[in-house]
Amino acid sequence: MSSPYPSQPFADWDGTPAAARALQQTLAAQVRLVDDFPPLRLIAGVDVGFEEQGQITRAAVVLLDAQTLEVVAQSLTRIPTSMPYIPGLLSFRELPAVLQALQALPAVPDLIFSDGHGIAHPRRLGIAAHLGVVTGLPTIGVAKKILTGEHEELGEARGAQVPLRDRKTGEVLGTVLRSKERVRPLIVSPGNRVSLASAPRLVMQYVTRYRLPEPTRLADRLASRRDEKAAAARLRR
DNA sequence: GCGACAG
DNA sequence: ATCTTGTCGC
Repeated sequence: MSSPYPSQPFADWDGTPAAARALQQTLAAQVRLVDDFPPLRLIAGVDVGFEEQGQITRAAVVLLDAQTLEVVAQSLTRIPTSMPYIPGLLSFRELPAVLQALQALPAVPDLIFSDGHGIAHPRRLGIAAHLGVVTGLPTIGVAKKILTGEHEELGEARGAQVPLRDRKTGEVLGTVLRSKERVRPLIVSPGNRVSLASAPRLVMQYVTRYRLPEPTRLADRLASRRDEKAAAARLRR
């Protein structure tokens, strides 16, 4: 199969926030909330970090065996940051680097877990949904905080979940999921080609002993240089 | 107008 | 996101 990755994630974008929001509405209409992925063989986790006071965007992708969770490959990309962080426009800041990192992988994943939201977004196009639409691949958003939406109290048990809904319409945007006991819940929402019901189930399928599912947890470590920083701090002491 | 606001 | 040590609790 040919590469599903476009060279750049925003066709005809003039760079303005207003145009970005308009483009999001167009792309959001292309999101498909139905389970449409093959038996999972390879899954990927993507996340982005920054260096040099934010001037360098660093994207990390980890490819895992869906059965053993063994790391099959990793990819890291560093490019100049092109835009500031604006709530609601995260994908425009981070996707360029993410796409480059994905292209560098030796194989195309069957499902991608992305840090950030899928459709649980003001215009239903969080970074996971945006990534899913431009690549055509199945994606799920795994965020640590709510961007939009509200929910009822959540149970304390591992696996407890409650729907995240639009405050005005009641539309279900995702799931507030307690991936582990005594931890703040994760906000899980479909990106593309995954149903609202399956998203949290798939996340729990890859949660081991940490709050975050393995794909996202490992990508997060790479993107934020967890190991390097820990080593540096240790040496200084 | 005011408050909220993924990473 | 990032800047940063130790510390309380499972």
